[in-house]
Amino acid sequence: MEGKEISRAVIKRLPRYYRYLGELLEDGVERISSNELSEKMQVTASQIRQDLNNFGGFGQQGYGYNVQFLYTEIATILGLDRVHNMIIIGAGNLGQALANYVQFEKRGFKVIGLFDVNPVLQGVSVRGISIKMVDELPTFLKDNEVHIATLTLPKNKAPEMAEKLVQCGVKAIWNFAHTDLNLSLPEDVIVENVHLSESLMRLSYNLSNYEKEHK
Amino acid sequence: MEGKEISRAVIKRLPRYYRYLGELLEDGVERISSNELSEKMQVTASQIRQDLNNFGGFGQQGYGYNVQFLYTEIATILGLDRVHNMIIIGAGNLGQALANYVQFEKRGFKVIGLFDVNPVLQGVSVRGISIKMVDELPTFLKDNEVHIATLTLPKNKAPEMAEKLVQCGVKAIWNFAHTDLNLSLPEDVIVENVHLSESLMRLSYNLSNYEKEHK
DNA sequence: TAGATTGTTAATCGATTAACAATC
DNA sequence: TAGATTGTTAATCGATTAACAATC
Repeated sequence: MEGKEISRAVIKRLPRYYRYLGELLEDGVERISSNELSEKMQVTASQIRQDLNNFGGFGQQGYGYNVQFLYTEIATILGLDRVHNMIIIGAGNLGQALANYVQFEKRGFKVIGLFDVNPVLQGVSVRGISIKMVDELPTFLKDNEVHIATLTLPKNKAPEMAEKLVQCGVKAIWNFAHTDLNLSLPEDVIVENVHLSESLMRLSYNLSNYEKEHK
Repeated sequence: MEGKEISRAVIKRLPRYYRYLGELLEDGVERISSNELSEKMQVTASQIRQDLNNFGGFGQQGYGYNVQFLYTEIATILGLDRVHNMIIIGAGNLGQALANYVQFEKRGFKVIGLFDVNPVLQGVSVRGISIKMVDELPTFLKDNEVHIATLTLPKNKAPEMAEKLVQCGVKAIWNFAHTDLNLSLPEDVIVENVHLSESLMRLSYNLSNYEKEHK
């Protein structure tokens, strides 16, 4: 049941297309050519056409792309056409920040649970969800359909927690801990690692490099 | 004063090497071959050697790499051998989460200011730093050397703020707003965009795709 | 010295860009 | 129909991997 296997580079760009199309939609733009879009996004028109054609012929010769149509199509490709139930494990600053982020819910990512080990946090409510203790997790996972587990906990606790979650049937993990969970979990578990400190180090590299090059 | 221009792909991998070397160091490992490291990190040994050789010959034939030495060298390359003064603009959940993140300070990223427009937050203290109002920014930037400005504010306010910061001499921006600031700013301003929602969408894509392939 | 492993060159692979025929 | 712009094939470019001589 395999498709042609879309390259990672293409998938990485998809959400960006989606964002720009959303903005165009807000601005009431009805259609756009790969050329116009390429100027806005600072990528080549060729790349846009190639990327989109991995998924189908969404455009029309002599016309371009219908913004609304393309927007909806990409949403479907990205799986944004349905609700993803999400839990967050680690209700510290970052966990709460993510739980509070309204925009996610607009895209179909619905936070249905918040967990921590710190008893002080027990029962504390964030956006109407009261923080539960981690030992309630197995029961919770049995009673609720959870599509995505977000890990915002210390690096040393993340691998063990991830394993536990996978044992309870969780199939996708959004990982903010500074460790590569994908290497320790079964291959069929989807892991998206967000390593903020690595992002900051890249910034630091570019900054140092810039300064070096300018005496 | 240009070097050979290191490719973006290499720079992207550098912080990950750094992280693994740090772990090896903690485990008391003294030396490692590209082959051993490649197994740990799940990349090819060839790539490791190629990557490192962009910056110099850090290894020794017949021996491998000295972990401590390589760790320190990469730190220098990444610019982690000095202190970066950082301010955070937008003291909401995410801004506070970043301000509270101790690990950053260990790597030399020192939060020296926290700003917001919301008067309710004025004077509230986060890790010993009291939140200031955004209109105090110009003065603050005159009185303090700020290397990095972190933007954790709504997308619609980010471009204007970024421009203002650049006018006040800020050279590097760590941007969490859902917009590509690099496209609207002078080329020599360093921008590192962190688009969390795009990361989540990639996860969603992989999840949907996985489910599709398994009937 | 023999063995191990790097640094580096050459070969391969994949991704991006260019070009253009197809077609709205 | 003529003009515009896609979809797609072919050419180019860059990044990854393989191979091996240099050397510790």
